[in-house]
Amino acid sequence: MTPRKKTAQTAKPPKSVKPAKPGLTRDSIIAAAMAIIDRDGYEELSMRKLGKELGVNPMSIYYHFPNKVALTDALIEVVMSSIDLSLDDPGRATEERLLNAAYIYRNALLAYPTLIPAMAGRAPRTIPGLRPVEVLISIFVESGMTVDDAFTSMSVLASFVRGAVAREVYTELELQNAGQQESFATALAGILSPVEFPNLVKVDARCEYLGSEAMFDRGARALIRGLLETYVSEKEED
Amino acid sequence: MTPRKKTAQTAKPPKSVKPAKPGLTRDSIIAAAMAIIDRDGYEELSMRKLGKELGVNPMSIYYHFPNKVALTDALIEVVMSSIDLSLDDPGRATEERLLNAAYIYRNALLAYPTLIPAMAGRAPRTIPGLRPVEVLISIFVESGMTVDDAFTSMSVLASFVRGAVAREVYTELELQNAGQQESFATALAGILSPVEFPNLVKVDARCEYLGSEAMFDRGARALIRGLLETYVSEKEED
DNA sequence: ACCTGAACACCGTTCAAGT
DNA sequence: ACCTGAACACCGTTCAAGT
Repeated sequence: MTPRKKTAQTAKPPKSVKPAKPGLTRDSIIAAAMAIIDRDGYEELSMRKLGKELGVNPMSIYYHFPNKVALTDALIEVVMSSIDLSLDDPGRATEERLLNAAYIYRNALLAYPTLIPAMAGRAPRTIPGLRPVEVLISIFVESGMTVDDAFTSMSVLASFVRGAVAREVYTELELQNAGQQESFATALAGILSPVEFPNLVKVDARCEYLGSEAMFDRGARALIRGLLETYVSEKEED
Repeated sequence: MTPRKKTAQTAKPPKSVKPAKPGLTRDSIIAAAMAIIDRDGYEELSMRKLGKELGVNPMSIYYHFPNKVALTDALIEVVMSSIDLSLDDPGRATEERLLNAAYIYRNALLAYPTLIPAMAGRAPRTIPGLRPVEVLISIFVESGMTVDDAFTSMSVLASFVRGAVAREVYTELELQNAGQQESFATALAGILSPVEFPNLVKVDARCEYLGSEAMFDRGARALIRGLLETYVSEKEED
C-alpha cells in the first residue's frame, strides 16, 4: 500500500520476460494436488494438506489460485487434456475410430476415479481440452453428418462415456467394500419376489453377468451404431 | 408447545407394536434435508444446519443415521424411488416405451440437480428403487432380448441418462453464471483457430445449437435404436 | 430409547503483515 | 511479487451424560 516509487533505478532487469522467481508455481501446486489424489483420493485433498505436501504455508496457495474450486477446475483440465486422440487413423472404419476414441476417453477418466463426481457434467473449455472434441466431430463429419449433427453426436457419446464410467467406478468401489461377503447380486436374489421381479431375479440367478468393461463395450457399440444409422444421410460408398 | 403428558392412564402399552414415541424420525430428518436441498442445494446441507431446521440438537441426528454419507444414501434413495414407471403401457411401440422411461428418469434427476454429483454412478439397491429397473428390463425382454442382454441394455440406457442429465445441469449452471455476458460459444469462436478447429468453429458460428432437452432426445433415440437393432434377434412380427 | 453438550480434529478463506 | 500467521466461521463425529 506504500506509494511505490517504481524503479529506483535500472538496478533490476527492466524487461526480463519472465519473473522466473517462483518457488511455488501453478504447475507445482497442480502436480502436488495430483499426487495427493493419486495416493488418497480427491475427497482427501485439502488446502492444508496440500500446503504440507508442498512444504509451504497452506495460505501461499491462495496467491496462485483464488480458491479451491479454481484449483479443482485446473485439476479437471489436466485430466481432460490427457485425452489424446492424435493417433486416430482416418483410414480405419468409422465405427472403429469412434469406439477407439470412446475407450481413450474412458481410460483417461478411469485414471482419476475419485475425481469423477467433481467432473460430473463438465465439458472442456481450453484449447488442449477441445482438441479431442474436434477430432471426434471430424470423424462424424467425415462419415457424412452435418456439423450440427456431428456436434450433437459427439456430445451424446461423451455423455454416455461419462455416465458409464461413473457407474463402473462406483460398482467396483461397492464390490471391494463388500469384500469377502456374498455378492450384492446374490444377496438381492434372496430378497426379491419372483412375482414382482421376474426378470431381475433371473439376472441375479446367473449372478455373474458381464464385467464393467464388456458392458461399456456393448453400450458404446450400440450407441455408435444408432448415431450413425440415424444421422448419416444415405450416400454412395465412395 | 406445552409438555403434554400424553395419557397418564394405562402406564404404558406393554407390547405396542411400534414404540411410536419418536419426535425425531428417519423420515422427518429426510424431509428436512430435502427441504434444505430444495432451498439451498446439496452443497449447503450440513448436519448442524439440519439440526437447526429440525429445531433439535444436531447430534440427535446421529441416533438415526450413523453418519452423513448414510444420510446422503437415504436422500438418493428417495430420488431413485420417485421414478415411477407404473404407467408404462405395454401396448405402445417399444421405442416409445423406452424413450418415455428415459424421460421419466431424466425428470426425476432434474428435480434435485445439486444431488447429481453425489449420485454419480449409483444403482438403486432397494425394492422401490428397483421397480423401475424391472420395468425397463421387461420392456427389452418383451421386445425379444435375452434377459442378460436386456439387463445390459437397461444399464447402458441408465448410464446415458445420468451422463446426459449431468451435462445438462452443468451447462445450465454455466449459462446462468455467465449471465448477461457473451455466450461461451461466441467467446470461444474468437479464440479457436479455424485451421486447428475447422469443425468446432463452424458449430460455434451458428452459436445457438440445440437445447439440452433436444440433445437428450436425439441421444436417447439413437441409443435405443442401436440397442434394439443390435440385441433383438431376428424374429417374425407377431 | 432417545436426545443433549462439550470437546476434538479438522475444514476453506480473509487479511494484515512480513520479505 | 510472493509468502506467512493469526484469526474467523464453519465442518463431521465421538462420547459421556442426561431424561
